[in-house]
Amino acid sequence: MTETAPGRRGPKRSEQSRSAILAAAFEVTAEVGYRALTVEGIALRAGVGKQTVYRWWPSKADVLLEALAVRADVEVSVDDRGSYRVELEEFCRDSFALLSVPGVAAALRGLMAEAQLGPDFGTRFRSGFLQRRRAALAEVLRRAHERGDAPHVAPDELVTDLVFGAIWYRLLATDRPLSETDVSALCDLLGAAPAAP
Amino acid sequence: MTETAPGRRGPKRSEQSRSAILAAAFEVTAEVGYRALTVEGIALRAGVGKQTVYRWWPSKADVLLEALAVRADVEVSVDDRGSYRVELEEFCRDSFALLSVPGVAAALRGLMAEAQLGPDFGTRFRSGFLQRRRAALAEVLRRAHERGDAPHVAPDELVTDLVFGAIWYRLLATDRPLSETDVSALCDLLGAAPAAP
Amino acid sequence: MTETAPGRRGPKRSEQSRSAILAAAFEVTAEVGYRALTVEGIALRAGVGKQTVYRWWPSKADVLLEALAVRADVEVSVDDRGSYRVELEEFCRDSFALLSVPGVAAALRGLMAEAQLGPDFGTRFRSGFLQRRRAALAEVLRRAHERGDAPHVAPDELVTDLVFGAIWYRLLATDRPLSETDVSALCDLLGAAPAAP
Amino acid sequence: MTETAPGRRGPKRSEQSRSAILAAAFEVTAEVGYRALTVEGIALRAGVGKQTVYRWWPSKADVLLEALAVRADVEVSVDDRGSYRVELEEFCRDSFALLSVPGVAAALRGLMAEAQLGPDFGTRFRSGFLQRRRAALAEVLRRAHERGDAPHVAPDELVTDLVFGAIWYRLLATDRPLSETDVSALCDLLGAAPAAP
DNA sequence: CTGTAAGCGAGACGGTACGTCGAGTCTTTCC
DNA sequence: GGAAAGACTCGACGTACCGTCTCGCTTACAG
Repeated sequence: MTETAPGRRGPKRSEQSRSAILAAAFEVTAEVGYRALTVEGIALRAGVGKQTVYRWWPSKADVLLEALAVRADVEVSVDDRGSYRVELEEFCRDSFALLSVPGVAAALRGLMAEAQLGPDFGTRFRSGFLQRRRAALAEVLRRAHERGDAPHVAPDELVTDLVFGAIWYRLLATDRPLSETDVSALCDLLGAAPAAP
Repeated sequence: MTETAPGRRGPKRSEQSRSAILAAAFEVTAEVGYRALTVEGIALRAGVGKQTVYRWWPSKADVLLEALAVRADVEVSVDDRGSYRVELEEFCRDSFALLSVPGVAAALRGLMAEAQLGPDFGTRFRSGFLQRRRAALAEVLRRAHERGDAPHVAPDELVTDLVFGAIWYRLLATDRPLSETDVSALCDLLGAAPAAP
Repeated sequence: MTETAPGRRGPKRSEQSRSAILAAAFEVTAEVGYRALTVEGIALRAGVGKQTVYRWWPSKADVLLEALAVRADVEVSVDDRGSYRVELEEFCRDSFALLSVPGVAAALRGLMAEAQLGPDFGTRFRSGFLQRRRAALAEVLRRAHERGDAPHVAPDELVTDLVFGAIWYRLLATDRPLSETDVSALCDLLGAAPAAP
Repeated sequence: MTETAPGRRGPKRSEQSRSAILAAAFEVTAEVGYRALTVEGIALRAGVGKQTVYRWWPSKADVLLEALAVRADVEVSVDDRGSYRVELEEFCRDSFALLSVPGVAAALRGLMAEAQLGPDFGTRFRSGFLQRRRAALAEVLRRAHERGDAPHVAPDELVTDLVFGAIWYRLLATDRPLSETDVSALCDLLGAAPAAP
């Protein structure tokens, strides 16, 4: 998170502490859930002073957010695949795969909860995580428009909301994760012709 | 929530306390947010002992959930309007209107957050709130199938996920509420022909 | 310390907690010294929540001050013995005996230190402890004047300062406690004729 | 305090840092009291690294002790004045004057408090400060014995305890400083005939 | 019409975690 | 190698709520 200024005196930030903290945060969340995640617990598990956590992150949620970025490659592929349908499906499957990584779903549910409770973290979560993923999907849509194979079933904004809405709603409000079948049906609906006729 | 058993000794449950507690919970949430809602705060504002809250509700979230049902008519109209398109749009607009009631959005965001944190409340929230609303939309879809005017753009289950997903995602992850235009575009997408040709 | 208001609803202050806290405070001080006395340590040793300590006492020093009053009978005898010399010597010996009770010297040194550091506690210590003891000696002097056997070697104020000064200075600034011989010499100096000619 | 070993490599101890640290320690104590005196605060105010303080002094109390010696001339005059009475009174008045220097009383109260809390500093304070002052008074008494004008009201040891006891007790336990009148009465009591017959 | 079993207000209790402060040590860079 | 800057571990601080409990009062049904 916060960076140590480059040309200054004094010791550098300990990379060992940093990664131990991130690992601890992620592991605790995966093992006992976000509710049981405490700054004291993170520090204890990481073998670190509590102050070292507070020095670099404003809250346990920010630690976990960064831990997530380290653990799972949060940036979804947006390589050009030549077709909207293929790219859309790939995007959804990547998101699906991300949620299958052990601990990631628990972490995301905790972070979304925290974002509702703390307005400050909410802003950081939106701009630092949600927005990045929207941008990825927006890139796919932009390319489709260039190519002329966008189906125009709905405004891009709404398509984005529908994709993420489905993913998040399933995660937050149900016990069933989004399945492969669901992904296909969703892609069908969003107007793309099936990839291979 | 819990009912007083009939035919027993002692005074009945105080209706005055009950409604004061519900009102207090809703007001505090509306004014300072769910994070600042505490059982002690509810009791204080309601002029009630803390135990009286715990006697009837297992947690502050359950109080708020009930308060919500009292404040806003949570049950959405599913009257037969003769057309899938009309009923779907009405359902979406009703949901939209509900979220516009001051305090309701804050309460729902808090409850969804709590549902992520506490597995027990999560179950109650899903079955006592989310499921009811899914059932309402399922009824609309059922009637459409009977009538034969369901568009079959996607499995009913997925349609439901998409509708609620869009509503919740907008609520939880963005600052923009779902607009009238969005509702129309959503209904268009979900395959219904425009109401009046 | 603080008293529970007499005619009020709700549970009474737990006498068990109170005495466990006082005992714990005194014991910890006696065993490891005032510096190592912490509110957390008191609470832990007393098997009590930290808040319960803070509810009734403003600081660890106030706990210890009260513990002292419980442990050692802090009020010195000022019974009429018929002679200034006898009463003065008795007063000094009582003070001397008090300091010999295990733990009392350590506690008093800690409290005097705290009184220097915290102005608020300083005031409480002076009025709640030091002043009481000055009053006892003042009573002895008053009686001597009535009787006419006060030696008038110095103003009463100064005599009091000298007696307590000697006691405290020995306690705080040296390792040697005030001995029996010292007490006798002090009484001789302060002008009283020896008790038994 | 600690001296830089002679004939070694590297820069010498910075005299500028040393005096800045001593000045900072004394000023902070005078302004906000000993409790608020911290090593970090001293270093900050002196524009110095924290380690530079720890390199040369074992604790903030030791810094202040040295600062005191620099600020106020702690060594009390024990010049031969030809008479016990004169010298005793001079000694008391010098001590009295010392305590009137702004900040000195606060510093002494803090140091005496610290001496109670930390056994190590206690030893240094006793031998490095209290004992020096006792020695000064002992010199006065020794000369009086040589001269033959010592009043023998009490053993020298006790006389010393009484003088310092009165001074310290007034400082630590009351709000009234020792007055000129008190000094006179004390000297009268300690048996010396008035200076000029 | 009386006893007794709730409901209720108040709030003390044992806990857990919070976020902050300072202690004393260690590390890096500059001079 | 001294000194600035400051990151580090550690331990205690005093606070906020948690959920449970105990008190003394007030109902209102049951015998």
